[in-house]
Amino acid sequence: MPREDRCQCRVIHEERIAGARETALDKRETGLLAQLFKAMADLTRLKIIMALAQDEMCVCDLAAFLGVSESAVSHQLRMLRQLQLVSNRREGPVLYYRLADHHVSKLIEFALEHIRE
Amino acid sequence: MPREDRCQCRVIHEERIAGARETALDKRETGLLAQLFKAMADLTRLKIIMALAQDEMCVCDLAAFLGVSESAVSHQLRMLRQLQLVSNRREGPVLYYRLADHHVSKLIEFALEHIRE
DNA sequence: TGGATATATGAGCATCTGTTCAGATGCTAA
DNA sequence: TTAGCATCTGAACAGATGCTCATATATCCA
Repeated sequence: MPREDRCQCRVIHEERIAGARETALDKRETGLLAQLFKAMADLTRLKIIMALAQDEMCVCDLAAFLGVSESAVSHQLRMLRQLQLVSNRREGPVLYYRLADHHVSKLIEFALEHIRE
Repeated sequence: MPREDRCQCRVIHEERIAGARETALDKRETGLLAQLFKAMADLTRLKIIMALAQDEMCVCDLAAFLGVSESAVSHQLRMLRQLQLVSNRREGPVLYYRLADHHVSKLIEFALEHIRE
């Protein structure tokens, strides 16, 4: 990539840019990271995850707890399912959702410590 | 909140909803959490944070490293500054940005472990 | 099988978000 | 003070996102 494609400024610290490039994660992992954070960046999804960290819940329970429509919950659960953050178990017509992995709730706890400083 | 305002379904586990309500964080903390995750949910910002975790960098360096305009970088840095995730130091006309707190990069490392499983 | 319940899904829509562009600000040196 | 560079900022626009509504699917039971 020729210099003029990158930046017109005079003050560039080439070595820092090179350093950043070296330590940077590959595109795939960076994308996955962003996806994971995006999953928790929405209030509805964040609350779903935190609720499921306590106990499994059905769509209806979650909708009641969050005060949103079941359709909205279902749409968000779909995204969380696709990211394999939650899984479900069927009992008759009812689907019970739970966290697929408690790594995520640890991540939230960790972030919470940052907020509380 | 009367029952009919919440959910029309017959199958509700009142005690789970109550349990979720009890353990739920207050509105302010939940909002801050979502904001923090949102800050890391965008590829540009995530890369900025990861780059600054290595070394401080000026806007120009970051723009060159990321391959985006300086204006775009500046806008994103503004958001990260408002969330107090980054701070800067002036040296003449150049502003050097760095992480305000390495908690954030630890958070990324932690999330990375989840991704690598 | 038919009807009721729980959930899923797709389309449509309003809002949010990230970028670009133009212009403003701040610092330095001549 | 003026010119030049680095950065910031606001407006505008395109694309992403989350919700709603209508409909589809799945399970159970009469």
